Amino acid sequence: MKKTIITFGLLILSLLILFQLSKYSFVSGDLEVEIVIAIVAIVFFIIGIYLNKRSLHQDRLPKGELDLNKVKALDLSHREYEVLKEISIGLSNKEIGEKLFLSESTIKTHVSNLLVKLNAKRRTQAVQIAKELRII
Amino acid sequence: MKKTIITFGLLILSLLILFQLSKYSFVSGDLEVEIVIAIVAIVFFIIGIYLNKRSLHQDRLPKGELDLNKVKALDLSHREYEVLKEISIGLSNKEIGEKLFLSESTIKTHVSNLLVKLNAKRRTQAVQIAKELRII
DNA sequence: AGCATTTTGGTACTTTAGTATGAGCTAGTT
DNA sequence: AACTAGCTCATACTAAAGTACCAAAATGCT
Repeated sequence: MKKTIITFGLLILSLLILFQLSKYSFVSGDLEVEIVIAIVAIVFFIIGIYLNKRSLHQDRLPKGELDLNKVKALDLSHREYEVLKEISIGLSNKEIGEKLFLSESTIKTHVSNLLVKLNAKRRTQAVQIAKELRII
Repeated sequence: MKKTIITFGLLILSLLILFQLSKYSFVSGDLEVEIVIAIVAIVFFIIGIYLNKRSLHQDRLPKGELDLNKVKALDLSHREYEVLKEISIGLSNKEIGEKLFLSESTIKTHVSNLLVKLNAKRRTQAVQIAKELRII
């Protein structure tokens, strides 16, 4: 939001300066100069779009990316993390067991350890916390 | 995107008219053509960046928006929707009851109805479905 | 006012979730 | 080889979650 405002402010300021300075070409009436300016404008416009698309693309990646370093930081084991992801899609312990070819007991063990490590009381809370941490 | 362009076009047009009208009130100086070109380049560069940021931003917006019309479509009552939101932050029925000054029984009733309407078997699944529907 | 819906809450019950504890197995580390 | 950590599974238990059914207020609408 602040960035948008700043960008907008700078844009208006630039336009102010532009029109202030562009009187030169208006007054001179030099067609060739104006054509050159137009071409430069178009070229840099395209460059602006291109560069911005690249930089924004890089900015956006971390948003969708999972912060797997935090998984390690939380000391979550591979299986625990796996179970966590299944919980987040709404499966029961039994269903998770069937999906991962494990007994329900095993899942319960993983879930229990999971909750401690994530400092959650319930699986629903674990999902919430995990999403805040960008783990899932 | 189209709105942005139109808005922007109008803004530039306004500024054009403004500066055309106030042309004579400005001090005239003789500047090098190169400087004018450079400024034009910078300005359009910024315009390019700004427009592109805007269009990319709009692609991302629907991500955060809640589709409250779907709440009605699902026939979720106000209380049920409220309870759903509390579930999504990981609260137990008891905690939700305390938060909303209701008995646990009432919460259970709401949850039960909720699950039917969302076609979910568990509260975790309800959260998942609700998020897919952009309800919460 | 009358009707439908929502909200609230209860009882009784079944199912799922979660805890505690122990124990065997495997793979990597020292 | 001994050690550590992770994975697996079981039993026994407690705690939540969820279902079914019922019913009295409160609310909203015509």
